[in-house]
Amino acid sequence: MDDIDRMLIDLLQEDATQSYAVLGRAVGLSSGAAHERVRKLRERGVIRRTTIEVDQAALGRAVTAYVLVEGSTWMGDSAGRLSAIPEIEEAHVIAGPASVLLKVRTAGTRELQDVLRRVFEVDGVTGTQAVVVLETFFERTLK
Amino acid sequence: MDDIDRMLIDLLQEDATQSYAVLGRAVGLSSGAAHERVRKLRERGVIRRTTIEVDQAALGRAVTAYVLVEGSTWMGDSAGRLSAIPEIEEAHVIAGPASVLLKVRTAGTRELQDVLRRVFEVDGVTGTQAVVVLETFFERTLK
DNA sequence: GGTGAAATTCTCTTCCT
DNA sequence: AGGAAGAGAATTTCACC
Repeated sequence: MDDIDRMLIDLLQEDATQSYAVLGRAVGLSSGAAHERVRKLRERGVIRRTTIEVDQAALGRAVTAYVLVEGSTWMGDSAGRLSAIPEIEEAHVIAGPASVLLKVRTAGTRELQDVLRRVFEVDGVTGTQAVVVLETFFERTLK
Repeated sequence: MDDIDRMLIDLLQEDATQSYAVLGRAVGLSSGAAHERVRKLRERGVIRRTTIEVDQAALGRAVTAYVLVEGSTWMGDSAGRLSAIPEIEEAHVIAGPASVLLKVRTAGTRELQDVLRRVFEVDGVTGTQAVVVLETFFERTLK
């Protein structure tokens, strides 16, 4: 992991459709060497996958909300139950007033309510607190 | 936006390195037709960009935290000030006890403290409450 | 590790249906 | 809108440094 690897990662986060020739030129390497670097970054898991960023609103998911979930027991085994709810984009165990923090995307507030109901059915959940997003300033990739 | 467009989006979210020939086969179209569909999805902004998913821990960002920011005034103009802090990955205006919710990634808790200090220097900020992530169950793309 | 070039495969335009 | 085909460009491999 040297500076060239970091530059390649930055460039690919910006635009992963660039050719290896262009990437190589940007970091001062040949096409083949840039390709080999990126291949190794993938192999080592630093680059997890190549994907597309989608406009969620355009796909009918207009509401974003964060849900603080309180549990009566250690919820370390709830990952499977939570991942079965397709509207949950992220789930984290947190240090703080609640046990788990979820990021949820739904079509509307009616559907959000339905997700909360399903979260409540997960073992150990004693309460939820939803925080609805009014406006997103930015969601970006870190440099 | 029909079912084929949705299938193409799902396939590309899984793996955006697939050739148009493979994508076309998966949805029952020719390579050229699949290409044209994806081109239009990009043009219309449904597909924002093609990017890579990076293992943040491998890049030295071991700590993830959510920060609830309370403000004394309407913080609708704070986007620029917040985006100048590179450790902030997301910033949302929320309905609820605080005004703004941030997602932050830092190397350690020391650096997190430093980010909180810089957030405090943004006009109108009267308080912050950090929620540190202990374990991430999942961060995924929605189907 | 990196280079340069060859071989293969894919992209993307054009024309036709 | 989709299909077929060809020109041009990219990926990927390999011998050599």
